[in-house]
Amino acid sequence: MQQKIYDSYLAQTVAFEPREAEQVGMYVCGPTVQSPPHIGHLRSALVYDQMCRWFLATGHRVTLIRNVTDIDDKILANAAGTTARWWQLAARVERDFSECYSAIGVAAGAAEPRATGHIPEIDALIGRLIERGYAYQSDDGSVYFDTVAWSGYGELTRQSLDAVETGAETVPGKRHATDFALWKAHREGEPDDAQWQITNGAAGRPGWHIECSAMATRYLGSAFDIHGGGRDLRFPHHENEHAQSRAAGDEFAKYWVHNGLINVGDQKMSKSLGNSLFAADLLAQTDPLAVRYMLGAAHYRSTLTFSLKAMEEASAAVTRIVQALSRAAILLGAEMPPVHESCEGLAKLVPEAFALAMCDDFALPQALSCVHESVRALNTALQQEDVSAARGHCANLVAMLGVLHLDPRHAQWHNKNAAVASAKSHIALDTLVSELIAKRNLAREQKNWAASDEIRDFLSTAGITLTDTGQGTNWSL
RNA sequence: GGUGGCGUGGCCGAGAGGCGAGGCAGCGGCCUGCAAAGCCGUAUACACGGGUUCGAAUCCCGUCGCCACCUCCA
Repeated sequence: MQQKIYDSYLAQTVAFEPREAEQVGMYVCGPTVQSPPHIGHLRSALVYDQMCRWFLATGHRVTLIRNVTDIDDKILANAAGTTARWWQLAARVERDFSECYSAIGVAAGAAEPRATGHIPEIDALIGRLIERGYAYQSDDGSVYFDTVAWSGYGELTRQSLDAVETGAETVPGKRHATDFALWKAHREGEPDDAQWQITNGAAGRPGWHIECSAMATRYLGSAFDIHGGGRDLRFPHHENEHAQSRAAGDEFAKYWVHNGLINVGDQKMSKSLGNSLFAADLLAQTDPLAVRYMLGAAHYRSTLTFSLKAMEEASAAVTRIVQALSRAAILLGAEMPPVHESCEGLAKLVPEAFALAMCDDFALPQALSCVHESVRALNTALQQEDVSAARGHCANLVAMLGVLHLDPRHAQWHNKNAAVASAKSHIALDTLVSELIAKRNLAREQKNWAASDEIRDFLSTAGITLTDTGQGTNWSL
């Protein structure tokens, strides 16, 4: 089955052929750690997590690099006037990001390199660009990329230099308005510890863009497979990254991938609009598994509109999966397929329609429809107490959930600190509720509906739902 | 203005020339003492106007509307 992927550079869906068979090198633009993560950052990380998981499932080895830009105008600005140093702010925000990523089960990268840790690589890259005539030093010791000298400028986003020039800002020292800073000389008022010395320029700090070129090639080589990031990064960030790396003589990314953004209402969610929904706030009040489902349910390239209704629908879908699995566990007992801890090889266990969907540019909505169909088939088998059919559907379902990392039984979705305490209270609660269920069933046998309904209503008030099945009565919170 | 994208049933959301993905909500039924859960059934859907075709939501032309990027953003 041929994997297909939409390449933003060619603006079309193409066959995905990794440079080395069965190996995928993937660089994803991570955050500039200037303020806490919002749900857009979560979605972005999740999208590439899903891709990596499918690559693993189909027998690839994946090297994912997600960078951290930890030096930048905004970081300095946000730290100024607070008690925190700029690097303290960056470190704190970086931890916030990591916590939120792992809360929704986004796997860590093979490396998560920081810009400040790669000044030598940045220095070397700037040196190569100057040497080749595509970069120049200005009077103050800043270094700019020469967008006129490099004829390929604009090719990633299919824009002419003239068009770009319209919005470009003129800065003293730049030869052309479209040129951009590779290196920013230290200026008065900036923290003394926000500067490094480089070979071909004044003491200063890296401009935005250069760190990604330097780090991508540092970890993945001068040519690698996939470069990902949010659609808003296409220009100028990725255009500039692509230009400087190509100009330096690197082949750089073979495929460019861009994920869609999140709207709140009908408006784009963004820092400047101030309508950001922060990840920590959502995660504090919502099941992280449902958050993962919700953010992953739309196709990765489409705009995802966040709403409470969408969140509720995701929760309903997750609940349906949880219930089907727990009923299956009762019927199948020891034959219940275990949680897949790893994605490796799962493509072989998954229904063909699911695999086709994933191979078709990671068509998650269609893949999820396979999940739902599987849940329904499983429920039917359970109702008919058809063990053999249930086993088959359950195996399919669990394999798909393994790929998507949505198996509710996975330890990821259970708070380990609370688990011990909750195990004890669960036993206590089960003892009490079971006693009431027994009383209710006695009343039901005597057709004393008033008494039995009273018990059910009482439990309902306490947030406990009873479900009568052929095998007896279950309870859930 | 340049570049890219979108407009699908009550809502969300796939599909991209020929049996109406899937979800949520609704309606009818099965099951149930009743409910819940589950199952089954259930939709004159593809912005508008032309055209191509045996056949168009899907291709072509035009119109209208919406959005993103071009300034910091995932």
